[in-house]
Amino acid sequence: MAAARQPSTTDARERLLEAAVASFAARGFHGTTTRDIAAGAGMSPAALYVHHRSKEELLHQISREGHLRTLALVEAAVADETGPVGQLTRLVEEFVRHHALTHTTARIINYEMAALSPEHLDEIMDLRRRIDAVVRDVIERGVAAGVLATPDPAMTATALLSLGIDVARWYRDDAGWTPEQVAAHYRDLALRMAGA
Amino acid sequence: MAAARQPSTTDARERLLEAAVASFAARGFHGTTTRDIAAGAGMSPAALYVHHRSKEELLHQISREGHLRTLALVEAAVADETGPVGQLTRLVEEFVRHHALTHTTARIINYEMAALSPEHLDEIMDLRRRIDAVVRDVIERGVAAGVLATPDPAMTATALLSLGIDVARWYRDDAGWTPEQVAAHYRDLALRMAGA
DNA sequence: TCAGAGTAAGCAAGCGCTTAGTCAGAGCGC
DNA sequence: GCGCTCTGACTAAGCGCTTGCTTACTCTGA
Repeated sequence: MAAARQPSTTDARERLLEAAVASFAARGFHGTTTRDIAAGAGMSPAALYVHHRSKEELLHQISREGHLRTLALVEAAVADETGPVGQLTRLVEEFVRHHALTHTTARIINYEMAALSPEHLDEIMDLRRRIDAVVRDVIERGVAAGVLATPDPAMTATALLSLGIDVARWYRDDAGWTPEQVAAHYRDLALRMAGA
Repeated sequence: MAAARQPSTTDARERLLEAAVASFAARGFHGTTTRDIAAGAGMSPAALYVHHRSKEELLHQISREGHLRTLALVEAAVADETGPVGQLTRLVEEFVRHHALTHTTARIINYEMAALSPEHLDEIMDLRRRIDAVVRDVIERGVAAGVLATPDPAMTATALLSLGIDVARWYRDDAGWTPEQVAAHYRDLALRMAGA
């Protein structure tokens, strides 16, 4: 209702993006053809270029939006809680649930980075460094305050992020575990790892 | 000296495999051309087909040998130690060191599985299930014996394997941590996670 | 003499992307 | 309301190139 300029146009653009997500996740960026994406959106091969500049630009957009959402998620977890233990608890729980829920997109974001152009990769790497920094900061503050205990906060932060990211690799919707179950278990594992 | 049938032949075959590992790890299976591999081995494009049936067969061989080595590694860790805590300690330490040391190969093994033919994928999935089973068994025996404590041994086993596998994604030779440092830290994290 | 490692040349198919166009609908004078 | 114009979503066809792999051959050493 509000300000939907051209409903059909926006829709086609979005459908192409969704088809790209499905194909990239299933076959990888290089294993996906522009014809796959167009067919997935129910359009001719040329339609892709009406709405997007190139196949790589589709990947960049998926990657950029995904990383921005993850950065917002970890920043919100830190902002909404007080104290490193509460922040770590909330952060890991939401990070893991998010990676289980959006495992299709998360797989592209984390495993197709090498297919980005050098400029786009730079931008994405910067977002990743900011996500890393938030997590490392929580651990370091917790250790400094004596409420967390680990001999190497930087490596523990790497391990915590790693654990969450890898959920995107192995999680299946029909695997028997819900995103909430994995998130709750991983939250407990994280607190043990960080010496809470 | 011993029984090296045709030294130069074996050498060319091996060089092609090594070039395939380097290319697959850097650009992915679909991002790698047979010309990349042949050039990496210092040979003409057609030489690849003197020693290997297809590009996919190269991937299968790399994947198969890698998985067999990992299975042997986890089985040896269990065989060489007595008691679940000792076995878990040894298993995680060697699993993680192995993934850091051979991160190039490990990256292919864990992230290019979708490019395998259905038959080859079946074979690899069977090896992976056997590796999973060894780890899950250690945790379950530990919990049953009261020397480990975790509410969901299967999910904890998944998390432990996941943590080790993901080392292949983020580890760099020039990252400032040696494989031994990562292995030692991850071993301590694993013992905390499993409630030792 | 001949087996087998290696190559130059190239084939059919598939690739990312472009071109030149069709067509439905919004806007506008009358 | 009616015809006309114009815009922009969409496509049929296809271009130039690259792909995995093959063929027909040479060369080397036992």
